[in-house]
Amino acid sequence: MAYWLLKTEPSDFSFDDLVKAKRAVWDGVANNTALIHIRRVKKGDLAIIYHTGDEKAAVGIAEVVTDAYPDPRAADSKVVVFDLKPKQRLAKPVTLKQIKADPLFAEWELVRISRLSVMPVPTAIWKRINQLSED
DNA sequence: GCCAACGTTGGC
DNA sequence: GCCAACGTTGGC
Repeated sequence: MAYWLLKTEPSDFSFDDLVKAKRAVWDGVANNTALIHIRRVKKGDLAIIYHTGDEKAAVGIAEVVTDAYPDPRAADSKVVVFDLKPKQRLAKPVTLKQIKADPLFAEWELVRISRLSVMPVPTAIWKRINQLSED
């Protein structure tokens, strides 16, 4: 079981939208590095949903409900997607500011590669984010 | 195959 | 609104 972080622009698709929809296909990713990560996504994995733009904060946890599969709506077979459902909202959002302030996160892609929209989350980072959301 | 020009993302 | 950090495209 692996952990992921998924970025989304909330005015486009937010964690609330996922809660309302109850289930969604995570599509629209074109970046090759992000697609390489998506290919490793498995049913049962958990994902942090992170809002970009004005919010810049982790807001909720989602559960992956399918393995990665080729996007049936994409012409390019390299494009892969997966389905997920909402699991829980974080008690409090964890902001990018908080993440940048903590040295534990310094080497993480979220801080180092701002454009990357899908990335793995090491267990230590997963735990710390959950901790920060409860403080 | 290289690289300049351009486009995109996301933070500031 | 700007810019850094990429990725992509197209000419050579």
